[in-house]
Amino acid sequence: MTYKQLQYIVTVAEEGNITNAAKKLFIAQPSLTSAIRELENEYNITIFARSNKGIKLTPEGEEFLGYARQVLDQTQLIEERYKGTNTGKLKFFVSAQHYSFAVEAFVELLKRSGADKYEFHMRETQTFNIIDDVAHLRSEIGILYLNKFNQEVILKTLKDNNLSFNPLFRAEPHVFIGKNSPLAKKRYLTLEDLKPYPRLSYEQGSHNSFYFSEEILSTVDCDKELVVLDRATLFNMLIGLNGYTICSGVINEELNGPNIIAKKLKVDDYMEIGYILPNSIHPSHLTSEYIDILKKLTKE
Amino acid sequence: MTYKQLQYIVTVAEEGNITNAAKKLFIAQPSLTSAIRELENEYNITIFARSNKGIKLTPEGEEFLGYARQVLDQTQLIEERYKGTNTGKLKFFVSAQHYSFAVEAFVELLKRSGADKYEFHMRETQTFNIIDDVAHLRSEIGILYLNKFNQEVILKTLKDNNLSFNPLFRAEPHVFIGKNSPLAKKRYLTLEDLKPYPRLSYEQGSHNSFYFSEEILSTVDCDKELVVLDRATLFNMLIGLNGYTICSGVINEELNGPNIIAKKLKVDDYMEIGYILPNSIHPSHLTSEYIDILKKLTKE
DNA sequence: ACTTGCCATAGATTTTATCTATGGTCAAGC
DNA sequence: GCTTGACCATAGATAAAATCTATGGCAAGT
Repeated sequence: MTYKQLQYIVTVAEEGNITNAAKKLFIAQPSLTSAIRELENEYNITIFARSNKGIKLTPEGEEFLGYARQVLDQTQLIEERYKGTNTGKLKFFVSAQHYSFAVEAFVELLKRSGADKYEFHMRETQTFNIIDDVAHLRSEIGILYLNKFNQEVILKTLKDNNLSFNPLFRAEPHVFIGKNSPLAKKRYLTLEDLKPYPRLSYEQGSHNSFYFSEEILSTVDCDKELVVLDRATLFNMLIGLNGYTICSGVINEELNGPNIIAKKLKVDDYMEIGYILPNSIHPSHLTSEYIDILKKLTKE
Repeated sequence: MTYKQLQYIVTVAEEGNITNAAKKLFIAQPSLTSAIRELENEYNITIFARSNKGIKLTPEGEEFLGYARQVLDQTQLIEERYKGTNTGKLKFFVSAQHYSFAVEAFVELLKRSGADKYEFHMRETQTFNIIDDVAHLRSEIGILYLNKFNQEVILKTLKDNNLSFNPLFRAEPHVFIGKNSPLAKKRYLTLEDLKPYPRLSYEQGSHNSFYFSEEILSTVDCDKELVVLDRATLFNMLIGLNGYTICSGVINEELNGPNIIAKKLKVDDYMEIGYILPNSIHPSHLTSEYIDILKKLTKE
């Protein structure tokens, strides 16, 4: 079995026709025929039922194709990861919850790299996708938090996916509010204080378990709920609607603007923010440097 | 990039030496040298640092090897799954919780297949491993239950792993007890009845979240707890120690023996027992037949 | 200095992949 | 019922690759 053979059968299955698939693959039709035949002989299976009207997947072939696609997905990751270096293009991918320090570190990494050709992705996304991205090597590192409520579920999910959690820092729960909010005068806030105001939180897609919420205390009842996907939108609503959001309180004025302020929240909980890595893969140079920057930024 | 190249570098990394690796791979040393060189050139990376004392993985190489191992794991699955059919060996793998009906169906499948060369695996294992086995295609099907307590977590885990849950039947919670147990006289049992007796449950390995427990109500307090891995051991203890275990009540006298009886448990809960399959793969003929047998057996 | 254990290079050789040309089959259209 | 067109299969030639043998160079140990 070769990588090429797998690509070939996937293409043929898509086209439903060897002749066209051969054109698409820029090879001659007999080459494709024999490549498929060889694979079928190797495993003694019939992937395609041939007729003069084209080909059709056999049930056996359908099953085989499932395996083939899995292998190709993995293989394509290598191609994507390393083809770039051919052209000198530097690549780096992070998936993170919406933390300004993660963005800040990302920007500094990019500056430090000094590369003139690069492809960097900052994926501020839903908690589950972070785990999934890192597990499937679409991102080399992920950033998320644990607390006593979600810890068990998240750690289990990480373990299932052969990922490790490495703590960066422990944050006291804070509340982000607009600087003109009536709450802005208080030194600290309680859940009681927040009750009359709209609560903002990040949408978690179809993985809507509250274990995967980006905010702690998401199970506490609340009358006014606003759910968004975008950090800027969230900040707009904080200001415009006197809303609030519960978070780690790691705030950077340059990034968040002067209109957002953080207040301590009096509550018996914590957020353990850290990064996740795949156990199976030695972190790349860029990843290590990103971790260093994260540590530097979060020490402050 | 070819799979051969990946195998080569993994072997070389293991041996730490091109000459020996070449022997192990039954190729000449220069062939191996050039295969590695070619891979390195393709992606413009240096996987091994050469010296006259042998080779050493570079950090870059360590990272690459992580990707390579992931791909090879996947390809080996194909080899394992299909090499067998070459020799006419029939293969089938199930992972399941400890249900006698799953074993019964397995035995019937084997009989029906009529194969004289086969390799069948019945993996009665921990809940997490079932999910993991099916997700990584080590088993083609898994069997487990949902209830209102674990449902959210299990379904999420399944979704994360691109698996589907297909219900077989809904079981009333039952209690398995020895036929000589003092509880055997009652028509049905309550949690109160069970209190004085030892509760038996299956060990769930390091994934000790109670969401993954094989028994419902595992969070209910209990003074006497016995944890085992083996079904026969569990049954021995039911009889010898007047213990009990909460389960689906699907009992087969032939398999469990005449010394174990099931009693209805009065409690507001249910067990939805079903099978899980990978979404990406069309079930094999044997898998479909196994599902048919499961359905037949559980209809009764 | 000589041997030993490595890896690298060169050129020959075998194996594999792919090509062109052609044949066979079925069904639609005249 | 013959022709045509859209397929896939086969054969033999050719180009590309993988692998081989033989040999060279380099550093460490004796």
